[in-house]
Amino acid sequence: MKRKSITSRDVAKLAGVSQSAVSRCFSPHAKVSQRTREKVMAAARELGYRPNTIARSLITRSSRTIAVVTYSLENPFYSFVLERASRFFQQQGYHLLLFFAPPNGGFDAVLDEIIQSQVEGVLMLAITLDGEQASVVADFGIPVVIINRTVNYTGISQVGSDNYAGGFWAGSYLASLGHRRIAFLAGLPDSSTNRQRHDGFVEGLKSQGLTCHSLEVGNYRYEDACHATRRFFAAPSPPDAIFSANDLMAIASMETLRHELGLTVPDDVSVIGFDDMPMAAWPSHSLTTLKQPVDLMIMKATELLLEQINETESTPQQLTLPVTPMLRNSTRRPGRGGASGQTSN
Amino acid sequence: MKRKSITSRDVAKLAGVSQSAVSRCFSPHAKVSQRTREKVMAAARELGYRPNTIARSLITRSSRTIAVVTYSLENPFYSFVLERASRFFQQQGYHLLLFFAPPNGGFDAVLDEIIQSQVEGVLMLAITLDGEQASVVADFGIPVVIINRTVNYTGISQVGSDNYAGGFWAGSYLASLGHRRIAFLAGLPDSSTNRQRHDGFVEGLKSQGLTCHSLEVGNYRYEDACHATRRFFAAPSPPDAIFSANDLMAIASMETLRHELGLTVPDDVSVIGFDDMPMAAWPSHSLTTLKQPVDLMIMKATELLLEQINETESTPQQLTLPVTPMLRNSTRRPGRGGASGQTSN
DNA sequence: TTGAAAGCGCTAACAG
DNA sequence: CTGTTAGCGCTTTCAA
Repeated sequence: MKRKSITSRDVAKLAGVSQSAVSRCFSPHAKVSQRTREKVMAAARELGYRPNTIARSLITRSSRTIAVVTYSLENPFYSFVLERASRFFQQQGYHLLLFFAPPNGGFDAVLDEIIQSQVEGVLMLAITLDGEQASVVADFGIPVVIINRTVNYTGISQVGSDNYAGGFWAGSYLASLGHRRIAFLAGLPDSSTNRQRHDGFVEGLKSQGLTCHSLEVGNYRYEDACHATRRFFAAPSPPDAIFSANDLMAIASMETLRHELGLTVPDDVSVIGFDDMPMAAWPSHSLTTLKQPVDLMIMKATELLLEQINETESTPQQLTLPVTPMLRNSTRRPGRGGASGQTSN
Repeated sequence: MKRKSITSRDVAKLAGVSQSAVSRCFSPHAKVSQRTREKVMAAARELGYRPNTIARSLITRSSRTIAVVTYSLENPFYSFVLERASRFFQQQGYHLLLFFAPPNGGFDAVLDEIIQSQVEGVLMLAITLDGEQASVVADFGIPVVIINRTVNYTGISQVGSDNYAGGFWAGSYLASLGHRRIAFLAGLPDSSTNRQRHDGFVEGLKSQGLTCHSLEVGNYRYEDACHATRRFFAAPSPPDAIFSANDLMAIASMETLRHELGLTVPDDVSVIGFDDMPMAAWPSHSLTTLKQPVDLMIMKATELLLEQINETESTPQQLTLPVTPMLRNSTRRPGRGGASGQTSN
């Protein structure tokens, strides 16, 4: 099934013009006479000619390709971001190379592939990289924008939301509701998002004279969060409120609480998530959460990347966008105060 | 931010060898002496040299790239398939070019981009194309595999599941449960999956002496399915069971039924979905559905594509894989029979 | 084993 | 406006 590869030369021969005339006909800013263009187009159609993008890229030194790297699509928040950002770039005439970060290490190899593939920019979704990895790409002169993760390296643009403030709100709000045994359901322990949300949370609790009651790790994943929840409630003193580092885990937690542990949300346990993915608003879940301004994040990230690609010496930026508490029904109504009833499993 | 582009020639100069020697050092099956290899590698490291994939592709005429085309990632079923298939190809050393089908037409342009981008194969997720579109790609000699959609063209490999049988089961099973007003919540009306599931469903009902009570279109989308559900129950004689053409719509329907229309599932209305995406098993939904053998589908599709890429004259295949009913709690228990209680909105 | 030379298919000066 | 000419960075014969 090897295609015979019709080249511009073949078309030129058939049309009775030079090869460069053919090339011009397929370039946007061409200056070709009507007559030649017609002859060329006719010949091209007859032969089924398509310009070879690879050859074009080689000479123009522009691949019009952007790499998108992502950690996983299990979380619908990220498939949403991926789709939106991809459609945007596609509309701008870019191709998208998709890379998944390998589950256990080997990310350096992916970084290498990206560099070799001559992409003009890299969009990273929730990718944690260390300073060295970051500098490898940046030193190569490829613009990089990271969405929803922070790296300690100013050479790379970063778009995120105010995880600390969100965590702070969650902690203080749960305390203000009268909860006293407030737990943290952690995401990937090494991720900046997890750290920042956790730190804010702890400070928020502290502002109300509380400390973090307990912590379990859910790695931002559904199944892991179910297990973490079971662990919380197998303990002698289970929490009466949970702040989860993302929505997916928060929902996992509620599912486990309600349908496996026989507890009621929010009467027995209040739950707060983070992201506000579409599903969080579904009535079954009705999850109180911190809304990340996803549209704005995508807009800023794509804008930033395009800017760095097009403008020489545009400086990388670190953006922290505000989050918004979305009060729904996974948390108690305010004003009732007091201690919560306890139900053991 | 233009990278200065270190070429193999630069490395050669520094290492004091010929340019082709450098090339050989970066080719898998090279025959290079230990001494030259060391010199070259040292020079390469010093300069930060990376072979240019584009130039390599041009000369080897193999891009080691596969295009993945998808309609939307709103449905987690497809983000799951995308992730799994992508990881597989990535592991096999392929790059993935991601394309989204534009919402309203303009798919021909995307097809054109794909052809021009010199990919070695195309994986289409739930993409509906007509015979002409199909033949354009196939005539170009690019292997194509379509997952979860059927096109009337044998030149293209197609991997799907037995939509008709699934529909048939849903129709006859709901009837056997005693339901008499059984409706169809349709996906994209023009899609083969929707047609096949619908046809099977109608036959399944017929086998029990019933006809389709009513039909609304949800376009495989959450919001549309919510509206469709409202329309079902605004009618003078609402259904007492719904077969939804996919899980996402089935869940949308249940959300609307339970939390907006005040109805109970399965007591007032039974609901059956299609796909068995992970979320369908979450206890809140506990959706009875038809499981598509997603792992097998991915395996077969990737296998088929690789085979067609590597083996000249491997013939395209059309695979129909079996679906499995997953009985959960969105349908009544069997054996109760009888008419259902009716609740108006 | 290594280097020289010939392109892959295309764009981009440069003359005409 | 058109054709000629020179490469883009690499792989791959072919001699040495």
